[in-house]
Amino acid sequence: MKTKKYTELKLNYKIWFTDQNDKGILGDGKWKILKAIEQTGSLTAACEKLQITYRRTWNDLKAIEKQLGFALLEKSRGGAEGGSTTLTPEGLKLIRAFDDFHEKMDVIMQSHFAELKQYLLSNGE
Amino acid sequence: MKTKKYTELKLNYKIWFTDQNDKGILGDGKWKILKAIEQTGSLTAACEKLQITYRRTWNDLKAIEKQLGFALLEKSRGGAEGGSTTLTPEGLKLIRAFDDFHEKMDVIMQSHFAELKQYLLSNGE
DNA sequence: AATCGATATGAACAAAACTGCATAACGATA
DNA sequence: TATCGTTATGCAGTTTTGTTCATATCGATT
Repeated sequence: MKTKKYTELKLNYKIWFTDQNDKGILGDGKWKILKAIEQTGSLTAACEKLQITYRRTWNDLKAIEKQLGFALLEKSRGGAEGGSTTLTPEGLKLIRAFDDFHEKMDVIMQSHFAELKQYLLSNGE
Repeated sequence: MKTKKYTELKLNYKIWFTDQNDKGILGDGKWKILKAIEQTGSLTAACEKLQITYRRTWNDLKAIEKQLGFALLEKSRGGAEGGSTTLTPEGLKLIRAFDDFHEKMDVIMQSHFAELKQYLLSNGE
């Protein structure tokens, strides 16, 4: 019956920044991309790592910087390596902030979720 | 410059339940629909209130109950009023739980967000 | 049994999101 | 200056998501 179903429930959450008009600026998806770029030093490599298309990623990144109004990425083309993409100090700072936020949220979310589950599984009001 | 942009940032978040395979069950959108149904006592009225199509809403609701395996809604057809939709006790309980969760999250989120903004606006590491 | 307004459902259509592919541009290095 | 792998970008096609509309079904009330 129902109690069985509730025990199988998983909680998910997503956070993102918008401007005052609710236009999306930076969210979990782009955050992951930025992290992958930091780790790999390359847009192409980051896409492979995340299993998403280069095309989409490129569009997303272009959108972020347009919204924010300043660069998060330092791109270079040419050379034996073909080119590279790295984070600017601002970009680094931003993903650090997101990292911290997520860490805190993960803990809090899960503890509250445990409470919520208890409540749902209980019989009383 | 950048600091200006950051001060305009708004934090948004969304929570939702999935099964163990990450298949969506209930999220903010459906939660809002359920609340509107509770308030209006009618699916049609709830859709008008939320400015969403009846068709879509109907599909969404069908999906929830299929996933959960038990009814959240008590529907009736016919009569002078044409029919009505109300929440079952389980449905009521579920949206109460969501309400509580959101209330707690709102507070916590915003306070952490204030910290994050401070950090982003600061000059140091 | 005739009426009425809401639920129920299919199907065609439209819009948005995403993918896949082709191809250009770049420039450090050999 | 020829090469190489990466960034950059357009475009056609597909998939997903949501809308619109038509139409059936229901049944308490009159």
